[in-house]
Amino acid sequence: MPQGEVTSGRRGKARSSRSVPSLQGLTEMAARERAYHDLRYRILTGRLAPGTTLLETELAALLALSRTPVREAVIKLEEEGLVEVRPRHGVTVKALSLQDFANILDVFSALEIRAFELSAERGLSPEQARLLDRMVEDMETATANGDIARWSDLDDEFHSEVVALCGNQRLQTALNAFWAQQYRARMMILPLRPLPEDSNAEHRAVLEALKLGDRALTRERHSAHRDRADKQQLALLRRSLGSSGLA
Amino acid sequence: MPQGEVTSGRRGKARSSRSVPSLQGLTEMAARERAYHDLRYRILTGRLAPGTTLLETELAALLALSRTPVREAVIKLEEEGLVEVRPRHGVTVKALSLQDFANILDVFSALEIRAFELSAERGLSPEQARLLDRMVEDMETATANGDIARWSDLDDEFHSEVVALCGNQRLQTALNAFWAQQYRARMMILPLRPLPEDSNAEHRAVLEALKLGDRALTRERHSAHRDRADKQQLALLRRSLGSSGLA
DNA sequence: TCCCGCGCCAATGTATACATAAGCCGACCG
DNA sequence: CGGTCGGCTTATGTATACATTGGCGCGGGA
Repeated sequence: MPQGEVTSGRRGKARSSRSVPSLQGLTEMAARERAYHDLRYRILTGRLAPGTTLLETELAALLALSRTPVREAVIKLEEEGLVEVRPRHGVTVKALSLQDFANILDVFSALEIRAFELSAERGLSPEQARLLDRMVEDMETATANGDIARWSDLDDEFHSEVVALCGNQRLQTALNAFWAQQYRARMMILPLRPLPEDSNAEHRAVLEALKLGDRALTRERHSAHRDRADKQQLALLRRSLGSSGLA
Repeated sequence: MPQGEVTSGRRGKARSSRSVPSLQGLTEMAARERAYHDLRYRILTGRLAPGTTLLETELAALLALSRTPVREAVIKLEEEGLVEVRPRHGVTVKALSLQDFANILDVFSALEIRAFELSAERGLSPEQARLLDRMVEDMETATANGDIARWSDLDDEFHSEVVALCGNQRLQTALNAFWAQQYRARMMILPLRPLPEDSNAEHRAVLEALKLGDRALTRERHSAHRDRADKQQLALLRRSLGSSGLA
């Protein structure tokens, strides 16, 4: 659970709340934070492959820290479900089975749908509506250009932006934790994805419902979107690996 | 996030997964676990009132431990949203505003509804159906006897039992975390609750849908149940305290 | 050759020591 | 008299030291 960037500004903008990329200020960070972000980054990007097992000592050496902050970081990662700690055997990067991934998507979708509902209920300001409109357009452009990676980023941003409007900080926090877990698998199947024509249409429909402030309609449409998208992702994953753990 | 009791048996029975009461084996437990459970217990039961602030040193003294395991426990409690750590000011038991409570219920309900859906999809075995039937009957008996406390316990068990059938461990874990948070407020308003005639009828309806294995129907009915129950709880809370933090 | 049991080693869990830096109070200056 | 600057105190964050316990391998016996 990554807490808010620096100090106050909880509710505020916090544009790109989902944080994998780049680890900008990796240095000059508190040791525990550094360990947490660094390890999380390595896991999400696959630099620490699932199944990898390291001793606390090794992790500490790897990060040039003592065991104390590393342990604390590991506790957080364990709560997030990214690693498993087996008392005499070190910490292992969890491998996600297809079943695990399905479970994660289930939780993630349930939460995200609720977040969308709440956002609909609160209503969009004109600027928010415009911003989201632009995002949908950008996604369509990316699709037209066949730029799936860019589309995927925008998709993330779109969902994340709507979630940010829901006004429930706890919901956002929970979503972030589960988002991290699905991210790994998402990246795996990226190149396999077909052009997301369906998603684009669904996004438009959902955004329409959001603009109307119609909670029930938003739920219905976003629910449909997630169901289809989740099923598609699972199918791709199943294809891309037998059904074993994934790298 | 309390991990599974001892070792394996993840999927298994795990009857009363929700654990506040009694702290049976408080002694002879690992220090970190002890600290975690002990503090959690004190917070949930109100022995550590919201707003209470203690230094790490004081907590350590309180539990007769060194700071290390206490810190680790505190990290977990912070992730769970039960305490707040302000670097030079100690750890504070979070006070729940009405808004916080509403947020918690929102997340909790979203997750629980999904869990019920999944359970419906998987279907109930005859024994499971019978067990749940008996629980509903017991609740009705408790209502008839005006024993609200017992009813509340059974209600918890009923929900928890259905959730346990959903087959998604991550979902269960997330639910447990949020369950802890709503528990505090639940206990506060217990004496104010009217006899839960509505809930009993709704339970029957939901159970009926579960037995049919009808996912959509289950979602609809349980969703209705949660909406009404949540609104009622919020109303009671609002009545019972202005709108400030709660003890 | 296979199985059982003992003993060593090392990884973790806990305690403690130490450095850092933030808050607070007092004093001094305007 | 009020405000601000500076130093002290102390809570935290990190490192390290220490004890425990469980795993694993080796040896002996069947």
